[in-house]
Amino acid sequence: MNRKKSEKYNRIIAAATKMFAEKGYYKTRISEIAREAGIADGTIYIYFSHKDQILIALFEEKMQEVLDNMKRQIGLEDDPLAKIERFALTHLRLIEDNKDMAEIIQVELRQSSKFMKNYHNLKFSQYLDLIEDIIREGQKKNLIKKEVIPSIAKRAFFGALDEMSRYWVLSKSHKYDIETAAKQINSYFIHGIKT
Amino acid sequence: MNRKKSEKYNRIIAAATKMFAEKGYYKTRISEIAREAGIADGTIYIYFSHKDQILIALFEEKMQEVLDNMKRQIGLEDDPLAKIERFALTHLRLIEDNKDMAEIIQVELRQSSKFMKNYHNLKFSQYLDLIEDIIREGQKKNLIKKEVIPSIAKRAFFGALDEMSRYWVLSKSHKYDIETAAKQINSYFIHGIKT
Amino acid sequence: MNRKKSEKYNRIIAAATKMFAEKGYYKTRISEIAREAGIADGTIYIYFSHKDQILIALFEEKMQEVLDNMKRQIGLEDDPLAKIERFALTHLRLIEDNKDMAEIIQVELRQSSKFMKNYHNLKFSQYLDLIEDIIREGQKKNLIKKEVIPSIAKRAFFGALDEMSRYWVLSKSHKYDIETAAKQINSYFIHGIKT
Amino acid sequence: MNRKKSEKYNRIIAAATKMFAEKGYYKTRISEIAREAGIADGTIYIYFSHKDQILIALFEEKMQEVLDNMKRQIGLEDDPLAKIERFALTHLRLIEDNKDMAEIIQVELRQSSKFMKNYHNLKFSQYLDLIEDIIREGQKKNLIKKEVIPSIAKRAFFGALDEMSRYWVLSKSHKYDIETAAKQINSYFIHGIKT
DNA sequence: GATGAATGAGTATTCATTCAT
DNA sequence: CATGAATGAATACTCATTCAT
Repeated sequence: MNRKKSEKYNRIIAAATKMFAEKGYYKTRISEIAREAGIADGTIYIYFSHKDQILIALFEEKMQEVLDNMKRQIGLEDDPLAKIERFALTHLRLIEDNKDMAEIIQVELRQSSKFMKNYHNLKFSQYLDLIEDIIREGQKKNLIKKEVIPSIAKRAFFGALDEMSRYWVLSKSHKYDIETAAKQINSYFIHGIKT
Repeated sequence: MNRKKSEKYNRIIAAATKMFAEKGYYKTRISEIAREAGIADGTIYIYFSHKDQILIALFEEKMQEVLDNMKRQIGLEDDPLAKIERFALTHLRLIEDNKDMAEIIQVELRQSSKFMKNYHNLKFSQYLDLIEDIIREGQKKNLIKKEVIPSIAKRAFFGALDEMSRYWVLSKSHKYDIETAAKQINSYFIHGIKT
Repeated sequence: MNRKKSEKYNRIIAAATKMFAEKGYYKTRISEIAREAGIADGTIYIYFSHKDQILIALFEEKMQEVLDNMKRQIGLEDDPLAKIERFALTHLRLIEDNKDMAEIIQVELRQSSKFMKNYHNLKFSQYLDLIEDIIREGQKKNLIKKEVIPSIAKRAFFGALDEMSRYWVLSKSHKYDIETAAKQINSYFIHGIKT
Repeated sequence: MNRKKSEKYNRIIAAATKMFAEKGYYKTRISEIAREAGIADGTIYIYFSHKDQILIALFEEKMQEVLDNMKRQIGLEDDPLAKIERFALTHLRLIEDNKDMAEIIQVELRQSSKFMKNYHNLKFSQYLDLIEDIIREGQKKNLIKKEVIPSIAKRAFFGALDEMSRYWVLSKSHKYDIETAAKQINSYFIHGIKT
């Protein structure tokens, strides 16, 4: 549907992902992204008007991928509780497979509101809303307690996964694997909300 | 209990807390902190060798308070499950009462590792470990399932609260109050882990 | 013989020579050098990593010229005593023709060791050694007394010329000309050391 | 004749002599001089209005001593040529005994004109003039050639000694001693100018 | 489109000097 | 007299952005 983005554009996004993850947005120099992408500094400004536009584009691109992937995965299940389980596993696997991106979302997304006035992260909201929708569906089917407030539950569940991700991204070695972590979190949460 | 830090030192920390929360660490100018504290730029350097030392001191000071307060609150309960409930409520109330500090912890703490080499946030680990200890205690008393892995559970629980906090800090209006949020999260989590 | 340095590089060296001579290294601002060179402040940092690198480059460039020129001049004479005479005249003429450079060498070279750790002025040593070599040659040919210690004589002779130069550089008007001064110094020194 | 300077004043001069010799005027901090003198920063401003006044006072004090000492030494001889010999030996011995002061005179005196507008170093001129006077006296007594121009000769002779001093101050080890150096320089110069 | 040299606004930090105690 | 905490002007250096080639 989107026409294919130019190759240089993608090279810049890839280089920025690597550098931002490594050094953070502020400590990364435009010239470092250019070097990493194998192009001249000035070339970046043909594709992006300002440094912060690279970060925004990067968010949008990655989040779209993540969102599409998650929708596909959830679509494979019928049972809302199974969907929730799959959400957790898919999310954590994604983190494991995309550490750079995960680190940027963990770190830079959180401060982005400080320097990017009026940037609202729509994609991220949509991602969270996938959980909310599943919970509502579960409540309709009487699989999830009526007392559960979906907008709170989505944040609680996502927060649990997200904190787990932070640990994954920041620590070098881990005592347990992704599957175990996903299973544990699912177990707490599903027992906690199901009827 | 702590010997009183110099009045200027405290004024700088207070001014930095306000400014960092408002504009973020990088966007905040030393001169803005000085103006907010009602002192000259140079005076800051009598108390802090570098800009980043203000942020570090701020973390340490605030986390110590938070940690002390939480220990006091938990100490009021005997039952591990009641301790967990109190943890959640205390944490969220703290966030509500200290939005500036909460925002800094949410935002700046996460990126701090990027620009502060070898700064390890010991206090934060200790805070998380309070949860782990409660869970182990609960398991000993047969109140919490043996299958629960404490180091995963602490992150899941804290993550849930933390994501809730983020929402609290960033949004202007909320559909429900802190007590409701705390009750919901406790309900999910405690049902999820208790025997 | 040297490949041509970039034009901007040369403009910076020329501007720095003028400014350092006029105000001294410490009192000269980077922005003044830039203005004098007709470029932006930042441009200087494309060519030099630090302010002191300009001074070092300036020394090296000038001393190389001076050294090459002196070797050429000395080469024109066969007799060691004639070489010494030509050294004096060439040195003083050089000072007269390059007051700015002379002033920098007089003033800044002397303090350079204070702020430029491990900068050793090799070219300057080589320049002094030209005198030492001539004296040794003169001793071999029995034109100069064996008792003369070349390493002392070179300093005595150079020092005499150098003090003369200082007077030339610092005073506005002079009672006698360069040729007279050179002749006088040669006369004292050559009578003093010849057999 | 001078009323005795206050003890603190002398302590400051002594501390400044040490620090300026070690690090140079510009690199020396007022606070370093104060620490070295064992007093508070502010106290320096009771005795000196500005940093550069310390350097000027230091010059004046030291040069007065040097001048008085040299006059006394020269007064011990009757023969102009013997006076010259004694000048050289006295000067070099002084350097050897007062390395800090020697270094300051070598280095800082030379750049002082850059930052001290209208500071004219009268004492230094008087010191040089001692040589000129001896030469004139020698010419009157027919001991020194009439062709010798005293104002050139004084600079040549002083320059030779001064360059020797620089070597003494800057080098750690020396191949020959002060007496040898003085004897050599005297030998060149006296043979060079005597009738 | 692509380049990379040049720009110059922007800022953390220093340190001589002051002055209330 | 002596202090030393406070001041704030001053400046080297950085780096996002531009634009002539």
